[in-house]
Amino acid sequence: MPEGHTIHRLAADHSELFGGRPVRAGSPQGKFADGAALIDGQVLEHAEAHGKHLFLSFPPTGWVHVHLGLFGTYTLGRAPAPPPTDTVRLRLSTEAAYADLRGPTACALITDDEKQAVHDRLGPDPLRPSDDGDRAWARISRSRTSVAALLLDQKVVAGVGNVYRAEVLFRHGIDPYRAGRDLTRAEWDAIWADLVALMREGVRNNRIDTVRPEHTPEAMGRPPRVDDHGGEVYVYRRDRQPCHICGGEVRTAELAARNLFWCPNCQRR
DNA sequence: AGCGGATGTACAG
DNA sequence: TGTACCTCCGCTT
Repeated sequence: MPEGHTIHRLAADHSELFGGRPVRAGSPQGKFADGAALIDGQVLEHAEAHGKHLFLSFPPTGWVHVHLGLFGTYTLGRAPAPPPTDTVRLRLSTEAAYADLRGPTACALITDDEKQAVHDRLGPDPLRPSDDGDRAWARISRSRTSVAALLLDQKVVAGVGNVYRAEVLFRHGIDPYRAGRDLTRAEWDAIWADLVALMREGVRNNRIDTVRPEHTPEAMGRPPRVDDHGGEVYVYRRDRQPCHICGGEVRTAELAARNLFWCPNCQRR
């Protein structure tokens, strides 16, 4: 389940496994049968990500646009591919590799113009090398909305999800309910730079790790942590557990229908 | 077997 | 603000 780092990793993996090669395409589940038939046998020229959106180019047909949403998953692997199950929306395969897409919010063939329209409604992405945080700051610095809500707004920053939001605010000691316009420029610049570093590491490791070396269980003399989403984090889904730094209780609350996690003692207004 | 959630978004009103 | 949608997994019975 995906934040932006997952999608950038998928783009890189698609390039490696399928780039420049003709691929077979099919939709066992059926909802993308027409699109799959159109790209079947064509060469995947290029794969790229912007925020949580994945784009696969099959010129001259167009782009396959994928958004995993909350439940979507990809399974990529080397041949032999397992028998496709009836929930696979799209399988791409070659003699050597396969990619199965299940449960996406979006999987559609789109034109160049439609792709551009997606880019146009997304904010800067910490994982796109030419993007920077200035456009985001222009909105944040004028907004009465909480910084927690702004970080999840893909028009403000593209690719941040519920885990990176909680963790980056913790790492910078910022109360999630603070208004965007009450952040300082220096605070935002530090947050942006941290997102770039954390999310690049997320692409590399294909998981989210945010705990600094000096706060790991070993360094703090705590028992090793068992973590059900695969990474080391400070506050995400750790409600009612002790904060790794101050020992106070991590809190949770609902904000815009998403669960927010923070340490009221370490994160200040 | 059946439920409630989950790293997300879009649309209705 | 609420609801619908897509799938899987872990918990409860």
